[in-house]
Amino acid sequence: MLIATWNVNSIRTRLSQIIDWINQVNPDILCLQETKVMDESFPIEPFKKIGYSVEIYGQKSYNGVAIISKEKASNVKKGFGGYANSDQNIEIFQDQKRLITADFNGIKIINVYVPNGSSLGSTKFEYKINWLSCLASFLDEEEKKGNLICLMGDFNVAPSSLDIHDPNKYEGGIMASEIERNALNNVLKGRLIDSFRIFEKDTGHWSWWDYRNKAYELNKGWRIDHIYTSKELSSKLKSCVIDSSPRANLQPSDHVPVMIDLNWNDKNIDFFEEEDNFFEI
DNA sequence: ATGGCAGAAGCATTCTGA
Repeated sequence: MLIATWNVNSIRTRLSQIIDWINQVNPDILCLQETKVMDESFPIEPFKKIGYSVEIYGQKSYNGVAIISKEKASNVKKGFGGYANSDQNIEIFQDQKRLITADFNGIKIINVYVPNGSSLGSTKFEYKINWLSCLASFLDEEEKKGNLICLMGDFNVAPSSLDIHDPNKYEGGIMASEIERNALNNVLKGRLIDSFRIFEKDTGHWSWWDYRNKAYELNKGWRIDHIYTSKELSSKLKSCVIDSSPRANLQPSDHVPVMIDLNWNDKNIDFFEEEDNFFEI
């Protein structure tokens, strides 16, 4: 089972590239971020034509997330809803469309576009930290329900200095500060594992290159797009790869897809459902 | 400190991203 995430930086500008990539890779589930379009203008038909179902949560110009999948999603939810931290003002998180979740074959897919945060100490930075705090509360609720979780998207955080092309220059700054990493770790709480790091321990693997300063040509990238799986799912991982090839396209997104291959199918589900308890297997 | 590039809105230029 192939599950991927890709910040496409405008679904409309990137449409043909995304369709090409799907045809080439054949993922079961593709989570998109920064679709940058209102729901009524989202190009659903091209995905239907190649046999995919589409769930969208968008807004004008900014943000926007979507789930493209072979199997139709069930239990689709958009935004934090009632799950957010009670001590947070949920209203300020309703306007920005950054989270969509759905269930597939017993797995809860959580697709997020974490705020960038601009710079340390800014209002946007505070928003980013609060947003991550809400996400932590959201996951606490999901964990209580016993869901198998696959949390993925653009996190706008490099988990360690290995995930930055020039840590000396960028460590401690935006996307690489202790505050952001603590906020991210509070979401993960050790219960969710960075799929990529199960297979690759070294530096030099990037999911985003700035459009400016020839960052891609000079391979000056960051690893800020992640797929986190709950421990039960981690044991079923066959691979996690960053497909950097679309960054070489004409008019590319500044991000590339990250994808896991999971040893998971309907057979697992039947088996689990018969047992009626996932965790005693 | 600023700008470098890209997309959306909308038609000149501003806002946002990371």
